[in-house]
Order: sequence, then C-alpha cells, then structure tokens
Amino acid sequence: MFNLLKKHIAARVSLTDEEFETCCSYFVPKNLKKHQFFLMEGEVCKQIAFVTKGCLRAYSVDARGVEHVLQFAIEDWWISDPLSFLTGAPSTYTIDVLEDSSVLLLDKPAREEMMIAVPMMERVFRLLQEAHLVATHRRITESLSLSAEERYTRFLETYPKLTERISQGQIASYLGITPQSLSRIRKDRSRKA
Amino acid sequence: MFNLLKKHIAARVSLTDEEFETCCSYFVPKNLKKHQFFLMEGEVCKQIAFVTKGCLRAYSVDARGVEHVLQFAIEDWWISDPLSFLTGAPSTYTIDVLEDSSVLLLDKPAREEMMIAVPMMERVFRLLQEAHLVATHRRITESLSLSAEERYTRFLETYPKLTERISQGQIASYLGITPQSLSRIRKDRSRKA
DNA sequence: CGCGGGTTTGATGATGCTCAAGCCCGGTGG
DNA sequence: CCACCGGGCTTGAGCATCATCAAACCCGCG
Repeated sequence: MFNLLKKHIAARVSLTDEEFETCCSYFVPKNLKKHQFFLMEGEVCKQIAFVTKGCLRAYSVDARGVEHVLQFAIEDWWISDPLSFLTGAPSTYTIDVLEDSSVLLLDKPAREEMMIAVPMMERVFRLLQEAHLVATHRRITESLSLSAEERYTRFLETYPKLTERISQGQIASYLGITPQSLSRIRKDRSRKA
Repeated sequence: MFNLLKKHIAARVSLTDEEFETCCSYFVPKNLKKHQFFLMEGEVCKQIAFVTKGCLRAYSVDARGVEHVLQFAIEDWWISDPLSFLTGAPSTYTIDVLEDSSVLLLDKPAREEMMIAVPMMERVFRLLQEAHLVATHRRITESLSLSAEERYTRFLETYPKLTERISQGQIASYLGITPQSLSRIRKDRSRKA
C-alpha cells in the first residue's frame, strides 16, 4: 500500500523508517471506481491524492461544453487542484477516475501536522511544487511555439507510460486538438516511419 | 521610491511603519535602460524585481528563432524566473526592458532574512505565488479553449493598462499569433463596433 | 528629407475544425 | 452462436482560422 509512497519520498529526501511510518499515519487510503468523481467543479479541493494504482484526470469545461484536460495522474503521481487546496477557493476543475484506482489522501490539517512532525516533508512538497511550476511553464511555452504534431511527439517522449493507457480522445483533449485531428496526425507519422 | 511597494504590501497584509522600513532595507533600487537585459537565457536568476516605473518582459526563443512572450511587468508587478530563482537552475527565459525602468531588486539571501525579520512577508510571497499559479493555469486553459480573437479580448479586459503601452507585435507574441493576424483581428473588431 | 520601426493590407497556403459517414471490436441479449 | 448495439477510432469533404511572403504605408526622428 505505502511502498510506492516510500520510494516516491526516498527519491527526494532521506527519512528514517520511523519518520516514514509517521508520515504514513497522516494519509487515508481510498479506492475509487472508474467514472467516479474525485472533485467536482465548484467544490473546494479538500485533499490531495497520491495515486498508487490506476489513473485519474483533471479537466475544465469551456463555454461550448468542450472538456480540456489539464493533467493525468497514474501511479507515483499526485493530483489535486493546488490552488483550491491552498486557498480554499472553489475549484474550476473537475477530477474524475479513468481506471479503477487506489489513492492515498492527505487533507490540509494532516499535511500541516505532518510537516511539523517530519520537517523533511516540507522539502518534498516544495520540490513537488517546483516540478509542477516547471511543467506548467513548459506547457505554456510549447503551446505557443509548437504545432499539434510536435506537441504530440513531445507528449509521447515525455509521458510514454501514459500513451499506452489513455484513449486517444483524452490525449487529443490534453493537446488542445480534436480526436479527428490526432487520428490524422498519427496516420501521417506512421506513413513517414 | 518605496511608496508603490508600500501600497503593494499594504494591499495584502498590515505592517507597522517600522516593519515596512525593515523590509525596504533588503531591497536594492536600480534603474534600467530600454533594451537592456535583466536576465539572459542560460543565466541563473539571482534576484526578483519589483517594478516601480517602466516596463519589462520575459520571453523564450523557440527552435525557429521566434520569440514568445511569457509575461509583461509594469508598475506594481514583479518579474523574475521563479523557477531559476528558487532552484538555482539556469533560466530558459530572457528578461529585457521595454521602457526605461526603475526596479527594486531582492536576492535570495535578502529575501530569506526579510522573512525572518518580518514574518508577515512570508504571507505576501505566498499570496504572490498563488496569484502566479492562478494566472498560469488560466493561461493554459484559455490557450486550449479560446480563439485568437477571444484571447485578445480577454487580454484587453484583464490587462487594460498594458494595452496602451505595449506594441501590438509584443501583444501578438504573448497571444501566440503573428503581428499580421493581430492587425486583422483588430480591424474586424473595429468594423463590428 | 530619408531612414527605420511598427503596422496594415493583399494573396496564397497550411493547419486544424466541423459535419457526416463508415469502421472496428468488445459486450449483451435473444 | 450470432445479431445487434455502442464507443472509440478513422476517413472524407468542405470550411474557418491563422501563417507566410511580400509590399505598401505611416510616422517619429536624426
């Protein structure tokens, strides 16, 4: 259950086994079924989720009713609405479950207490936040400078594990194109190769 | 010199005059000339800048040599590469000066000391970081869901003060379109109105 | 006056969208 | 066992949007 979390943390800081056990005590394990909602637009994001099995996605819905995927999360990833979680503002995103999943939940008070009990965790969360910042900046830059095909190639390189598990329609939404366009891009690529 | 900073901070937390004076002592005022570079790609961003006069911009350059504007900063705004500043990694952006400007510079050790001396400033920086997160998420969502004209309208609504001071070419770069396209969009809008 | 930048305009073309139909395939019920 | 769905993917035709290339224009400034 907590093995993956242990490796996740160990990759960033060194904790004693005791400290790690203490950390674990703040998380609440939960199983989620496909199509279930983890967070609905308008709600406050009260907890962040570390995925130990399965796959979730965060998306927003535009004025025309079209969904736009902001993030996927599989094993070893976190998912939440960081802004809503931090500020308590209602979320503008929805998070739902693409595959039956297991997550470890952490709410705000638990997170604060954890960081007091195990100060090294402060560093872990700072590193995660920085990584998140890199990813979002990179995504803005790429959306400004790359064509749809280049963005798809970049996606494949960056997230090879996601490609196998997520439907093309979802990937298209992440890339900001229609499923039809992605289908054609894939055809072109296979022709070239 | 520090009046604008005072208002900026007062809008977020209450400080005594003493505390504010203490804060000021950590900043280094600097004047910058148009076309000067504040940060060049590949350098480490050693300080963050609070703009008290003038205008700066952060941009990246893609493989084809095209510039893409990430952010503008006029009076009452901050500019830096947050990631490079926090982690010490070389920056992927360049920051240059669009108008003769005055800034207040804060380097990392000064910022740390300030937050120890005036703990309320920790809150100010947290609020700024959250605002930055909102802005970047919003920009991703809008780049996925809005047309060029809609993005331009949104820009006008969100940053009316920038519109008057920044050349159309720069705004086009921010929006992810060519100057020609922006010119045509403006013509269409004026025809409609 | 003439240079130089930013902007505008025109013509053409590439990219990606929309609408619509067909296809593939796994699941369900007769 | 097979016919019939239904969802996701593919394909096609036509269209809207935006880029590209090229030229003209405007205007402040040396």
